[in-house]
Amino acid sequence: MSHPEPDRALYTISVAAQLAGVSPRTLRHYESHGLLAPARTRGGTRLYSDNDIARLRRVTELAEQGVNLVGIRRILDLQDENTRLREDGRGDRPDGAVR
DNA sequence: TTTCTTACA
DNA sequence: TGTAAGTA
Repeated sequence: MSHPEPDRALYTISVAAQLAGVSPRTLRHYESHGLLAPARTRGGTRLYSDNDIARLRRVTELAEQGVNLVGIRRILDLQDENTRLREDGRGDRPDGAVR
């Protein structure tokens, strides 16, 4: 009962592109630079999850702010690592100590 | 028709 | 980033 969530929606590249306001070409470009890693069908078609869409939104937002792809990748990796650490369950450090 | 990769401008 | 070729 950890997650009552129904099936997570998946989108094709054209739908994901519309949701993010960019072209499929741009999505493939982002992926080639390690900014995105959508799942694939057996035939190779990309399947974007809600998480991918959320990540994609962070990408477009940073891009609008003038951050280049290398910078965006680093920021996203750091954000995700930070989120991962928080969700690690050991986030209760009484005195705020780290490690 | 859509998507995929590769590639050119 | 847009477009094209040749596939699947």
